Amino acid sequence: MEEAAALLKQKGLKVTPQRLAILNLLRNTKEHPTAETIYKKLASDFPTMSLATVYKTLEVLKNMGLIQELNVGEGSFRYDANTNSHPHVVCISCGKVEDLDESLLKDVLDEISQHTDYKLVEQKLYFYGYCPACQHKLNN
Amino acid sequence: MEEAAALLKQKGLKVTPQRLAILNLLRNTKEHPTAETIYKKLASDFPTMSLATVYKTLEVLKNMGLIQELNVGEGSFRYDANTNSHPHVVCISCGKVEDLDESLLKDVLDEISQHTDYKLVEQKLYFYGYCPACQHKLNN
DNA sequence: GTGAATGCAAATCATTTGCACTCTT
DNA sequence: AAGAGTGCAAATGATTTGCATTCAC
Repeated sequence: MEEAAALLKQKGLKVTPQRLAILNLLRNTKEHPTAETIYKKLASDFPTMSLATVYKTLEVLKNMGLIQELNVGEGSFRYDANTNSHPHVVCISCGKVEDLDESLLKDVLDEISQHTDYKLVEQKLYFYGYCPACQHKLNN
Repeated sequence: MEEAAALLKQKGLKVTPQRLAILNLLRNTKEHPTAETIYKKLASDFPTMSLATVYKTLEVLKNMGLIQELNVGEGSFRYDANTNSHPHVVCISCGKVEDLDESLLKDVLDEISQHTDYKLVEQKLYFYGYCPACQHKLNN
């Protein structure tokens, strides 16, 4: 696991405390937070940081390939420091978003490629259902 | 192909000219238009119709299961009168969005189900690449 | 006639932008 | 010192909401 600071430098980006905080937060969570969520989580450590900075930073990190943007069908984007193309599962009861293993993609992609005349370069796969915890709740 | 009017009635909805126009437009296109696009296309026939009505109507039709909402990762939603869960391909050059065959889903779903403890009920699969026309353009 | 649907304008929400100021390099 | 990055406030764009009017039933 490389240092966030090193990653920023490699990309020729200035290493600011805000960027470090945002990148590290994303690298240490599995929650796929939105810009708003990131902003709130960092508010205590960076009381002067503005939401605009969060958005600008996310934009930069995305363009540099350090994070990816998800759109699960809500009104807003979520962010993921795992930049491998991997499927996601969304719990339609509690809203949680989890990763699925990247390896599941290979076969899918092969099959789709054979059935379209598009030259595919990327994909976003979202599955919706009930997470184990919510399945329990609903059965009571 | 059932009549749009009949579909609305079946769902207990009042049959208004605006609803008919919107539903028919969606049922007769493969373009996956946004609310804005729908509004513009109908502007000549319904000069007094407001964008708010388009949004309200889309909301109702979606809730009744007569159309589905797509989110290809743009800033806005697109709508599709094909309510079967089917994958979509997006051309990253011209922005076109096309349907893929529903049958491609079965295997995908089976495989994913085996690898997650979520109880899946739905999915949204978006593939991104270059459509045949754009492949040509780019090769010149 | 009655309640649901429409149309307008105002409101909201996520995201973006402009610009002066402040840091990293 | 120079330019990139930040923070604020204002702008934008998509979508939603409130409410009076109109229309489908």
